[in-house]
Amino acid sequence: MALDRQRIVAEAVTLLDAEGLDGVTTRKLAARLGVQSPTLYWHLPNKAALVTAIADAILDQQFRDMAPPEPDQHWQDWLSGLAERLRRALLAHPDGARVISTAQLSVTMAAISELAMSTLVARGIPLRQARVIVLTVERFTVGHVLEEQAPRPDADALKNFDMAAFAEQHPTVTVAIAEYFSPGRTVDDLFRDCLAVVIAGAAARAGATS
Amino acid sequence: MALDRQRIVAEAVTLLDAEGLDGVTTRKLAARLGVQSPTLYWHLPNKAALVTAIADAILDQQFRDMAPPEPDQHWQDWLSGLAERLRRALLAHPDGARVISTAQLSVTMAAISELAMSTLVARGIPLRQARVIVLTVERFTVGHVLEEQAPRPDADALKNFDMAAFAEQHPTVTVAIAEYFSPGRTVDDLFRDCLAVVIAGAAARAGATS
DNA sequence: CTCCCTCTCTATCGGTGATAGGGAAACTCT
DNA sequence: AGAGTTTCCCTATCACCGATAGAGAGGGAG
Repeated sequence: MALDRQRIVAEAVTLLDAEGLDGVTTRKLAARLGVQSPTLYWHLPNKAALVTAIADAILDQQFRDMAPPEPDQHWQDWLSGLAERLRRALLAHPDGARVISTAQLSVTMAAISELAMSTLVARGIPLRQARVIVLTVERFTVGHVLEEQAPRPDADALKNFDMAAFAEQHPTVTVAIAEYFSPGRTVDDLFRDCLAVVIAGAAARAGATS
Repeated sequence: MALDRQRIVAEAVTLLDAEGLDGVTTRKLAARLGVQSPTLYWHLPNKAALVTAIADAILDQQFRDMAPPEPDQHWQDWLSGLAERLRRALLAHPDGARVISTAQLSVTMAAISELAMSTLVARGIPLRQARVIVLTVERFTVGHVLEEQAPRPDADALKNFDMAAFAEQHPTVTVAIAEYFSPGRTVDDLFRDCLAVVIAGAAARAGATS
């Protein structure tokens, strides 16, 4: 089986799923492909390009069937769905958000922005504001998932962490976190609530020209 | 001059300013401190702890004089100011956003959240919603600055990049980016506009209990 | 005086991204 | 068909990274 860029990237995603972004090294990837690591540099200029390609693959996987909204669908709902889909794309792989935020110039991300912005413009929103809204939604979503995927602090770090003192000094945060674990609530709900804030702001300022 | 944690972190920030996050290695840092690199491991458990300490130092620098709003100040304006300050803190150092998003359990970040959430609660916003709003603002801001600080694609990558085809396939994005460079507009304006969306949403949903 | 604790050292490990340059196979052109 | 060229993978190696083991200097406490 010939080694080409596509096969490299596909295997890199598998490796990402197995070991996380830090586990994606040129040697491990080459070994999985039955090849020596310098070979990869004939197909890719450097590792950054590999990460960008992984980012594109991850996004493409989830946005292959991306479509504009139905005529009777509110753009707010459609945009919410887009953000949820973006989040799912990032959550579908370990360190997915880190991968996307490390990537430079992802063409798939550009395609998503293009569709979202042109959709909003088609609904009568001024271009400048459409850009602001789309950027806000995208960056919030990446920022949010980045935190969702942040590694849980290891037991060693928690050992010398004074939980009582923290609760004392951060009562509101503590209560808020406790509420987070209340029955029936999930991390999806938290994202949904936060996204609702952003979308509500988008709707409120959809016509703004400043 | 004795070597202690505080001096290590201070020098690490200086090194960060000089060479970026990738330049912050235990060897370079030790050299600046006139010491051999393994010595650092007596003061810090590992590099992740160093990065977290740097994050705290960066935030502390900008939030030392953090205060609740004046009684006659709208919480929206105060929260906007907080976000702008957070952004300035991140922009004040190379890779500042990457540092914060890499850090685990920054106590300074927790203090910021505590102040913001308790302030909103004091203004009559339900705790759950205060949490949602603060998280949204924080994560959006980090996500935004992360992108602001993303390395400009190098000339080599641009060489084999078909700009015309990109413009063809992403007309709206292209126009939006062009508008970005219109005279008198700065990256600060873009952030302000995006933040206005988030804050407007926060105001719109301040009373929501769902 | 001796023991112990604090702190820094040397030496070394396994791993990383990346480059130089050799060589086999395949493809192209005459 | 033969020669030349391009494609693709190899070995060998570089400089550098985070981290650990273990020796030893120095000072304070008993």
